[in-house]
Amino acid sequence: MTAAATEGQAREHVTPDTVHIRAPKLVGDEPATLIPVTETTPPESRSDKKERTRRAILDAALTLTEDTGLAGLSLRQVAKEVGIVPTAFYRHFDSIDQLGLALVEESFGALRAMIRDTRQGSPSLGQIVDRSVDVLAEHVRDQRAHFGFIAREKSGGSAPVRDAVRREFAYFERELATDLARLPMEHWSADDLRILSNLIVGSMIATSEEILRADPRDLPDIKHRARTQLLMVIVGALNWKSSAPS
Amino acid sequence: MTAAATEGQAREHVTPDTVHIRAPKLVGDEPATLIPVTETTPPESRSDKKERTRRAILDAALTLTEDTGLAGLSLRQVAKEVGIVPTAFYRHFDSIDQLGLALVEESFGALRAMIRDTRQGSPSLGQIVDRSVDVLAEHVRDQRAHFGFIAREKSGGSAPVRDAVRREFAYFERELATDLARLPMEHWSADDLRILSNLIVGSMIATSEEILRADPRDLPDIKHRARTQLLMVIVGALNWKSSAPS
DNA sequence: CCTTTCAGTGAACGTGCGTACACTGAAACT
DNA sequence: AGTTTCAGTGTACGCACGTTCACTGAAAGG
Repeated sequence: MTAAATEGQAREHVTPDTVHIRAPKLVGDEPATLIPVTETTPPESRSDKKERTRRAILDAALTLTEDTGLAGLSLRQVAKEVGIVPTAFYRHFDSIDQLGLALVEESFGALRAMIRDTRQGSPSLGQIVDRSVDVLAEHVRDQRAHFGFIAREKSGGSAPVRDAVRREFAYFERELATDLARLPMEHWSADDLRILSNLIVGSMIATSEEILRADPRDLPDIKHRARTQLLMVIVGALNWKSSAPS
Repeated sequence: MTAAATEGQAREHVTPDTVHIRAPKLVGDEPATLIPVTETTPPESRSDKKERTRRAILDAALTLTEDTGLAGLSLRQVAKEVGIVPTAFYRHFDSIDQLGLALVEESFGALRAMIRDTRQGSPSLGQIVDRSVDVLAEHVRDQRAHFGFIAREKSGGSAPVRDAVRREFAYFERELATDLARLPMEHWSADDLRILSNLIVGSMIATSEEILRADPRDLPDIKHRARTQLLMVIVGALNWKSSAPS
C-alpha cells in the first residue's frame, strides 16, 4: 500500500479529471482494454473541461434541490457532490441565485422542446387534446428534475429565481395565446385569448405537479383527468360567448 | 437614568411581559393614566401567557416566512422576533416542522371561513361565480400571510408540511365536489364531479397566487379574468357530455 | 405555607455555512 | 521558449445555526 504511493504521488484530493459526470453516461463500457482511458481521450481543451464542470454543477444542483429546494441548497453541498473545493464554485457562478437562474433557463428549454413536439401535426380538437396530454406526461417523466425544479421555485424562496420562472410562464402563456388564435375561434379578442390561455397553462401546470408527485401507476387516471379538463375548458370557451350573457 | 435603576432593578433582557404581540392590536390606547398598565391588567394566568407567546411565535413565523419560506426560517430568528431566548421555543413546538404544521392548520382554518362565507345564499350560476370571486379576493387580501404561506409551502421544502397542505387541498376539493352535486348537473358521475372540482380548485389557487403577487391596482383585471375563467369552465362542463364525443 | 410545576434564561458545544486570500500547475498564447 | 491565463486547491476567518444542560422565579396547587 504505502509502497505503491512512492511513484505517481497518489493524490488524495480530487482533480478536475475526477469530476463526477452524471448526465451522459457513455455507452461502450466493455472491460478495460490495454490502453488507459486517460490516454485514449487526450484532446479535451481547457474550456471543454470547464464546461464539463459547469454541467456537473448544474446536474448536482438539480439533484440536490429535489429534497430541499433551492433555498436549502448550499454552495458547499454542490461542491462536494461535484468533487471540487467550495471556492472553485465561484469560477462558474457568482452565487447560488445565479446558478438558479441558469437552471430556470435550462428547465424552460426543456419545456419549449415539449411545445415544439406538441405542435407537430394539428388535426381535430380532440386529437390536439389527446396529443398535448400525452406529450406533457412524457416530458414530465423524462425531465422530472427540471419540471420539479420549476414547480418548486415558482413559489420558492429566492426572489430573482421566482420572478424568472414567472416571467417564463407569462411568455409561455402569450405564445399559447397566439397559437390559439390560429384555431377557428370566431373573432375572439386578444384579451379573451389571453384569459383562455392562462386557464389552460394553469391547468397544465397543475397536471404536471400532480404527475410529479403521484405514483406512476396512477398516471392513466391523471391523464384521463387532464384530457377531460382540457376538453371541458375548450368546449366552454367555444360556447361561452353565446350562452353567458354576463 | 442610573438613579431610576436603583429601585425596580431595570432588567435589560426581555421578560414574558415584553413579548411582542402582533395580531390583536388592542383598542383604547388613550394616553397613560395614573396607574401603570401592568397593574391594571393583573389577571393573566400562566396558561394565558403561554398561549400569548405561542400566538406571537406563530405570527412571527408567518411574517418571517414571507421572505424566505419555511425552509429558510430558523428557530433563532423566530425567537429573536418574539423576544424570547432560542431554547424557550421548545416549550411550544418540538421543531420548525411542527410549527409549520400548526400554521397549515391555522391557514386552512381561514380558508374554511372563506368557504362558509361563499355558501351563504346560492342564487343563479352567474351570481355564484361573481360572489365566489369577490369572496376569494377579499379573503386573500385580509389573510395575505396565511394564503401566501399555503401557496409557498404547497411545493415547499419540508415534506410533512407540503403533504399536509396537499391533504387539506384534496379534502377541500372533495368538499366542493359534493357542493357541485347539489347544482342541477344532470346525472354526473362522482368521478366527473371530482374532475370538475379539481379544475375549479386549481383555477382558484392560481387566482389567489396572482392576487398575492400582483399590484392591487390590477385586482379588477384579475377578478375579471377569474370570473371569465370560472364561467368558461362551468359552461364547458354543462355542455361537455353532449358535444364531446371523444 | 410549603411544594411542585414550568415558561423562560443563559452559557456552552459542535457543525456547516459563505467568503477572503495566497497558491499551483497545466493549457493557451506570443 | 517564455509569459500569461485561469480552473481548481487549501487554509483560515467569523457567523448563525440547532441542541444540551443546569438554572430561576413566579404561578398553581396541596
